[in-house]
Amino acid sequence: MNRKAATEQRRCSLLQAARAVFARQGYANTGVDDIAAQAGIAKGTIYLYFPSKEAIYLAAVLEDARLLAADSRAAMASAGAWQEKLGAYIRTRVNYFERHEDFLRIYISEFRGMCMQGKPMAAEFIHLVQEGEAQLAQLFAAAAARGEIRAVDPELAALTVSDMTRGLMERRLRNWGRPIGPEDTEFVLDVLCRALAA
Amino acid sequence: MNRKAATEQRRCSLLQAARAVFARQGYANTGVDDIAAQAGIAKGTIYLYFPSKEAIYLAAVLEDARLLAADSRAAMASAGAWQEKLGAYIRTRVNYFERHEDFLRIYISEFRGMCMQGKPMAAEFIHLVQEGEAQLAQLFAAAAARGEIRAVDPELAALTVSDMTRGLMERRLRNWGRPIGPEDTEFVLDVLCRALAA
DNA sequence: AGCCATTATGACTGGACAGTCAGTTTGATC
DNA sequence: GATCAAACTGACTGTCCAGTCATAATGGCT
Repeated sequence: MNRKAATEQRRCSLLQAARAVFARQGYANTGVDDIAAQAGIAKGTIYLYFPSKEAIYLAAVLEDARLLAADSRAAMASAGAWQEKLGAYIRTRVNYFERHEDFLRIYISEFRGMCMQGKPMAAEFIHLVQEGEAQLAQLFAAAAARGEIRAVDPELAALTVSDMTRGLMERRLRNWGRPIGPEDTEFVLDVLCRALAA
Repeated sequence: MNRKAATEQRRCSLLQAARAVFARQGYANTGVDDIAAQAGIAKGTIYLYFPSKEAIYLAAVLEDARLLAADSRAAMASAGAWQEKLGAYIRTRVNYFERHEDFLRIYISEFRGMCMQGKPMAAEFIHLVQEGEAQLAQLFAAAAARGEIRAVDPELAALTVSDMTRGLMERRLRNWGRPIGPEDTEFVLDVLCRALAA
């Protein structure tokens, strides 16, 4: 009885389609009909899987946000020195977004902003972001305690890393001016290592 | 004959009202009626001053974006050493946004994202952003040429500064966790100075 | 006071779109 | 191949809202 599995599969490809359309057109300019068309099904069918347009959006973003958080966490855990852990964090994120451009578009250009509007929308999403920042803060606190980096406020350092990483992502979307490449990532890492060195 | 001036004044307060509403509710959730109510006039009147909702939005953002760019430019011009110029850039921007919270909300949580969607919308806006980044790049190029900072790609450094500054703004909006204060700004400056030092 | 131009009003229209539901198809099971 | 539930369909409904326009108020001028 792979009924459950088949249903789950359909749900997934529906989310994939939704991501593609939301990334291309944005939330407000996307009709549920558009998602249906992209997924090759009728509008009514969508409502068998999700109760509302907003729920689709949230599910589409959250699925990737969870995977991204898991990836980062794993990469950091399997790295050694603080520089390597930091590098793992940033490179993993850059890499994840390279492999999931639709998610990148939604995440950077709309979703974060929507979370900042009053909307409760995404308690889990906020939690995932904070979790990532907390891991970084812990990394810095530990390294500082061991004297491997100078004494900085670990939270401030974590927020700064988070900002710089997000900046890397944004550059990838606005392709105003120069194309971006691995040297962008390495520059950020270099800046951080120099600024934090004991 | 202060006819022109009076009209301009009305246009301005209309934009002010629009900013307040857009900041509170976002573009999509704001009706032209809402703007009219906030401004204390009827909907039809709005169309005497602007041809469309989108035009209001654009004008509201652009007005502030121009002032911000002018402020930054002036502050950098009147500072001396590269550290001071950099500090002037960042502090001026933080300060401007502190004094124009509605603009901050719109800018950070929606407008940038909308520019990244395909929309032509805001050629001038993009130009203003690039201009700010170009000034930073020029600052770093000059300082590097004088041997005051180490040799870095000036554009990469400028983009990084831009990202970190924007990060400072974002933190002000998402008041998840700690409140933010001047120490956030000073930390960013400290990181940059250490990372760029010759 | 009477006149006209400028400015303002808000009921109205047309289109878009989220969500519904009565009916159709599918495919598993006997 | 008959039966039935689960999956699917798309025309339809009600709501919302940007933009219009016929009408009204304002205020400067003679």
